[in-house]
Amino acid sequence: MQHWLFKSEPESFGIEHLKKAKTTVWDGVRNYQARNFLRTATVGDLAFFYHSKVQPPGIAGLCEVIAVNVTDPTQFDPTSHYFDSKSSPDNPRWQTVKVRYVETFANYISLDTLRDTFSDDDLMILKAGSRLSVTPVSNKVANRILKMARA
DNA sequence: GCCAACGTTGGC
DNA sequence: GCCAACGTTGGC
Repeated sequence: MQHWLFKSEPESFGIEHLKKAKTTVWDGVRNYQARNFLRTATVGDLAFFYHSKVQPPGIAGLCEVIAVNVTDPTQFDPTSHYFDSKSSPDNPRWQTVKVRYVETFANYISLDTLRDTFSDDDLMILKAGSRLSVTPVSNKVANRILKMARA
């Protein structure tokens, strides 16, 4: 089992949306490095749900991977913002995972708090200019985050 | 809304 | 395979 950090803009899809929907296909990832991380995810992995483009940005909750190697359906939908004309059903470019809602944290963990607690070696998103929407989180760091979130 | 840091595209 | 131009991300 391994931990991840998934970014999303709550204006389009936040932890509250996931809570209501219960499960979702994590669609719209169109970055190869992020996709390659998603390809290595396994069922039972836990992902921190990070809210970006809000004030303050930070980790809002937790979800669990319940299916892997899911073909992102939006790549074939011409009406979707995530449509990819160069991808074909024979040879899909974009795989992702399906997740289920686990919890909304009692303590929202802001980016400032993450910076105070961890180094940029601990957490990839703390690296200057990091834009990856899917990043791995070590078990050690994940356990500390969980403690802070539930304290 | 700005803009730095990235990633991608496509002409050559 | 280089790299300029362009697009996007996301904190501020």
